[in-house]
Amino acid sequence: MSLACAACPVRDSAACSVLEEEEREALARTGRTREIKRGELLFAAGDESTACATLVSGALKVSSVDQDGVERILALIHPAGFVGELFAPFAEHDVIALSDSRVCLFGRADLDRAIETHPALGRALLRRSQEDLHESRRLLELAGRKNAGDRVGGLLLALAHAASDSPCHPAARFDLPLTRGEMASVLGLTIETVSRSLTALVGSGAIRKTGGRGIELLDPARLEASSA
Amino acid sequence: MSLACAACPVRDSAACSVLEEEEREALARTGRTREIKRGELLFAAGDESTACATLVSGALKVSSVDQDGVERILALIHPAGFVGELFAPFAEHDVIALSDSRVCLFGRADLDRAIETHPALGRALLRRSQEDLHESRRLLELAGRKNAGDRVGGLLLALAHAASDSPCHPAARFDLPLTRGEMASVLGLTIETVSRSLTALVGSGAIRKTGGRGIELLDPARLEASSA
DNA sequence: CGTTGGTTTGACATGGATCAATTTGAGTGG
DNA sequence: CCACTCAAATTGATCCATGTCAAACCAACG
Repeated sequence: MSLACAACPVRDSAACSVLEEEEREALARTGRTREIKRGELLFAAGDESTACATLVSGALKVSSVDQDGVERILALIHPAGFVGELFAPFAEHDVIALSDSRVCLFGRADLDRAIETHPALGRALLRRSQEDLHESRRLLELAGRKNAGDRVGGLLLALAHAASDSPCHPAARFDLPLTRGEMASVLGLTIETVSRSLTALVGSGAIRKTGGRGIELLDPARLEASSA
Repeated sequence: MSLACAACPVRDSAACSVLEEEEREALARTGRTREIKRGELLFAAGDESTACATLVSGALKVSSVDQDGVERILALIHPAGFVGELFAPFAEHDVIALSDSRVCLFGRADLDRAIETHPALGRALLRRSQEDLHESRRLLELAGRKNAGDRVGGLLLALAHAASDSPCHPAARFDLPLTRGEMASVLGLTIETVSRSLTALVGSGAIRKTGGRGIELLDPARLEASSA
């Protein structure tokens, strides 16, 4: 399927938004969209890196599997996010869909050419890369907290921010995009500990569970630095 | 002090190495070098971000202090590395010298202008930013390992790689650039646990301590995935 | 020497991992 | 609409690795 930028939900926030209309059209002709089902692999660690992608809708995870077969989630990708190796010859990590997703795929060569001819695109990708770096460091802080409860609280807050339309306020109510196992894998905990921490947070009145995946933040301040 | 690129030890590896001679001279005129003593602060979290820096010699850490006053090291910067916010208005984290260091400082405005006029510089910074991102994710994997011994082993290996001139082989013998406390802060452990893990690694014959800061890798393979 | 900062070692307590069993919820087919 | 199935989530009981507290050690340096 070829690209339909006009109707793209991230046309104003993805890296390609810095391009002029005709430049975008040119790039669009070289790319294509792809649907990915939950759990499906977009890129595999070690694969030759021949393509990059912008996430249009859904959510992705960047993960690796450590020596004893336990998955470790290294990054969460939200719509308008960019994944893929721009320089390294091989993919470093797996990229997998957390939920049914849609991406825009670009060949490395085409993308290189586009960056070459449109410096603004390069700058946009640089900006995004720096944001990814900050995000990664935030995750490092999060996963390094001492109490399991603090980690889970921090993750909830981060997910609430990601789910919010407003960039600076967390959503008061949102659906968890992650299973307990995935939350555990992000935080370096076990499923059981995540579950227990959540029930503790409910018990302390900081959050409430609404329906299956729903979470309501009752006391966001408490989550910031809770010894709950 | 103004810049003396001709004698710069990282003139072929830092981001500015992609510039032509005269372009580099122009950028150099806007920048200046600065000496930083061990423990000194280069940038402080929350400061208005008015400058960026390339590390010429020494080593830096990017760190933050969590709610209970414990420092968390989020990244290690080696010579030719780049630090500073290119886009965010405020610095996110502290940047501190791990050892006596020398940096090249560039004003944000000057750097923006240089990127604007020399797209190759933007691409070089993009490449570096992606490498930093990989580095950060590697750290995330490292700090997420389950056994303290594995984490310490992995860190030793990473430091050995950084200390090596060859890009793909770890140095067989090198000096630790970090105190026990700093290693603990990178790995999310305590000083005592790091110390105990090291003596365990010595006991198992994987490494040897030579002199004060010296480490000799006897069995690098063991460090990769050691249950030591 | 004595002081100081970093390191090592020991004893003990505890938070989270592990193992195991039960409950919940979302399909799926009758 | 109900019964069945399967994956995910919760809860409980136990154990161990690492945190915590405390003391001794060591090398550098005045």
